[in-house]
Amino acid sequence: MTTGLERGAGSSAPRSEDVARLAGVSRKTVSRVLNNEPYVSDESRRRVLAAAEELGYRLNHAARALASGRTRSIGVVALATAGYGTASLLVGIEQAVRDAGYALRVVNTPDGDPQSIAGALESLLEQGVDGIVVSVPIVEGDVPLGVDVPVLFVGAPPAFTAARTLTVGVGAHELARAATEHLLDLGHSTVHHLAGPRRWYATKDRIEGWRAALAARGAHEPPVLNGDWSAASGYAAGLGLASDRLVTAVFAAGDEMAIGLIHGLRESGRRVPEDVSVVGFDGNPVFAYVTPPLTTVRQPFEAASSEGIRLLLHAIEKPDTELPPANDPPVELIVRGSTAPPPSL
Amino acid sequence: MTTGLERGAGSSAPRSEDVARLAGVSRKTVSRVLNNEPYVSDESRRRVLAAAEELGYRLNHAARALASGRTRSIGVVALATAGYGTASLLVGIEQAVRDAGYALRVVNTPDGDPQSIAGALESLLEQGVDGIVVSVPIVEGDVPLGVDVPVLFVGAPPAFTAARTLTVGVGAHELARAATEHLLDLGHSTVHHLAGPRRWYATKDRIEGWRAALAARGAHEPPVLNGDWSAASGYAAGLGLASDRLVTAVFAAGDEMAIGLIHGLRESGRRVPEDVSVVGFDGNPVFAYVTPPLTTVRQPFEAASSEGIRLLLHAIEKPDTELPPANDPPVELIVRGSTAPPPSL
DNA sequence: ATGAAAGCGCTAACAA
DNA sequence: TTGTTAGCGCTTTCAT
Repeated sequence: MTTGLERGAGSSAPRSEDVARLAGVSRKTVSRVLNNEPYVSDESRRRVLAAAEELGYRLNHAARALASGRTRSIGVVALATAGYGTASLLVGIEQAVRDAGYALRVVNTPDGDPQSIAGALESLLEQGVDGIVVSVPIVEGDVPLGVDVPVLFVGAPPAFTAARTLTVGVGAHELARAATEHLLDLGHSTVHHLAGPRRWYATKDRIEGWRAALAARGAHEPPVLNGDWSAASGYAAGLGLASDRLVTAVFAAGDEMAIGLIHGLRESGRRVPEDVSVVGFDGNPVFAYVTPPLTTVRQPFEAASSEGIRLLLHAIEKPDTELPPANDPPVELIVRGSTAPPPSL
Repeated sequence: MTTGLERGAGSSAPRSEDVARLAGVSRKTVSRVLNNEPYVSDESRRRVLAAAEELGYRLNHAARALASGRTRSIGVVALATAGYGTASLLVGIEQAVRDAGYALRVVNTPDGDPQSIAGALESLLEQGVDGIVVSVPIVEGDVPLGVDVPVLFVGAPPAFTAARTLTVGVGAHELARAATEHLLDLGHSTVHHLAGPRRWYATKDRIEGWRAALAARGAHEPPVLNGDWSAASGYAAGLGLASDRLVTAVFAAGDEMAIGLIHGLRESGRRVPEDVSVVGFDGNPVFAYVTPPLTTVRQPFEAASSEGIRLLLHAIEKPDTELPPANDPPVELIVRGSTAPPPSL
C-alpha cells in the first residue's frame, strides 16, 4: 500500500516485510517476535506469528548473520574415520547443539595433524561460526591461527591458543584406571596395555590411567604396545603377545583393537578368558554378542557432549560471566565374558 | 587515505574494501579474484591475493550468501544412530562436498518418520542450503513441504516432492541378491532372511534382492523375520530360529544383526557355519576378527556418496543441463568364515 | 510498546 | 579489463 511496489506474481519467498505488512506492524516488531525479545504485546506477537504461518515465512539466516554478526551456528572438527566413538560423539554434539537452537557445520580431517586442523578451522571460521568444537584427539604440534571464537576441546587439552578455550573430558584416565583395576582385582599380577598411536593425546591419557592403577597396587609395568585403533592392529598385537606366557591380562585402548587382539590370541592357541583376559574401551553394544562377549568401559559420549556444548554456549552467550562448573561424567565398567581370574588361581 | 576514515586501533576484521584499497583496485575486482571470475589481469589478481594475505582477510560467507542468493553449502539429513553404515556415508558425503568447495550442514533425525524428516528439512532450508542430501533410509509417508532446492536421496527412492529430486543407489538389491546367491551356491536349499524394520525402504530393497535370488533358483521362500538393525534384535531372532532344523542359511540385512543372530544360534546349540551359515550386510572390517569371521557384502559408501554429490552439484550449478549418467557402484561379496555348505552335504 | 532510518559485507547489473 | 551504483533481508541504534 504505502510503497509503490506490489508483490510480484506469486513468485519469490516472503520476507519479514511481507509478514509485517500482513500483521499490520513494523519490520522491527516482526524481528522482535522472531527473536523472542521483550516489549511486544501479546496481541502483536500473535498476529505476527499468524502472518508468518500464513505466508510460509522462513527467516533468512544469512541476512540475520550479516546484520547481527552472529550466525547461531557452531562448527565441529571431526575425524574422518567412521568409528563408533567418533560417530557417537558427533551425534551427541549435534543433538546438544540443535537443542540449544544452533545449527551445526561439520568439517572432517583425515588425521589430527596440526596442518589439517588448521585448514579445518580456517574453513569453519570463514563460514562464520560462533564457536568451535574440536573433537579430534589432536596430536602434538601447534596450530598458528587467529581464532577469535571460543573453542571447546573434548577429550584433549587445548592444542592451540584461541580467544577462549574450554575443555571437557571423557574421563579417559578414570576409565583406563577402572579397566586396569578390574583385571587386578581378578587376581592378575599385572596388566599389559595395547595403546593407540603414539602421538595421540587419547593414547597418553589412557596410558596414564593404566599406569596409575598399576602403581597403586605396586604391580610391575610391562612395556606398552601401540596399535592404530583398528582390529587389524589388535590382531597383530595378539599374535605377538601369545607366545609370552606371562601375559594373562591385557587392557586394549579401543574395543576394535580388543576384538582383533582376542582373535590373534585365540588363533595362537591362547584361550580367552581362561588363559588371557581382555578389556576393551568404548562400549559399543555390538560386542556384547561376540564370543566371548567383551568386557569394556563405556565412554560417556552423550554426557561429554552435552556438558561440553553447555560450556561452549555459555562462553558464546555470556562471555564475561564465570563458567558453570564442569560435571564429571560417570565411570562405567561393563563386565562381560572376556575377563576372568588368571589360569593359576 | 582517500576516505576520511582510518582503520580503528587494530580492531575489527578486514573487509573486501580494505583489501581493495591496499591492492589499489575496486571492491568488485577483489570480488572477481576471490570468485575466480574471468576478466581480471594477472597483475590485479596477484596484488589482490597479496593484499588479502597480508591483511589476513577472511571472506564473509553470510554477506556473500545474502548478496548472491547462494550459500555454497549443502545440508544433510542423517540418522542419529552411530552405526557403521550411517557414519561411513556421512564421512563420504563430507569429503565429496568439501572437495567441491562447499560447506556441510548436518541435521540428525532420531528416526525416518516423515514428521522428523520435515523438521530437519525445515531447519536446513532456513539455514539456507543450495542442496540437500537425505541419507536416511526413509520410511513411508509424505513430507509436505515447499522444498525449492535439489534433493538427493541416497539408497532410497524420492520420499517426497521437491523442485528437483535425484537418486543414487547403494546397490542394495544387487548386494542382497549376491549374498543370497552365495548361500544357494554353497548348496543350501533355501535362505532365510532377517530383515530390518518393516517400514524402512532399506528393508524392502534387501528383501526384494533376496526374493529375486530365491525365485531365480526356484527355491522356497520362507517368511521374513524383522529386526531393528541392532545386535540385540539379531540375537532374539537367532534364539527363535535355532529350534527350526530346516534353517541352514540366513541372510541378515545388517552386520550387527548378523553378529547377534550368530550368538543366539550358538547359544542354542547350533554351530555356525557347520549347522547354519550366516551372511551379513554392510562390510564393517572389524567383523573379520570375530569368531567365526563374518561373511558379508560391502556397501559402497564412498562410491555412492561421491557419485551422489556429483549429481547434486550438477543439479545445483547447471540446473538446465542434462544430468550426467549415474555410475552403478560395484557389488562386493566378502566371503569369510560364517558360511559353509549345509550339514547334510 | 513500537517504528524509522541506517547499515552489516558482499555481489549483480550496468556503464565505462 | 575495470569501476559504479544498488540492493540482498535482516538487526541495530535511536526516536517516539
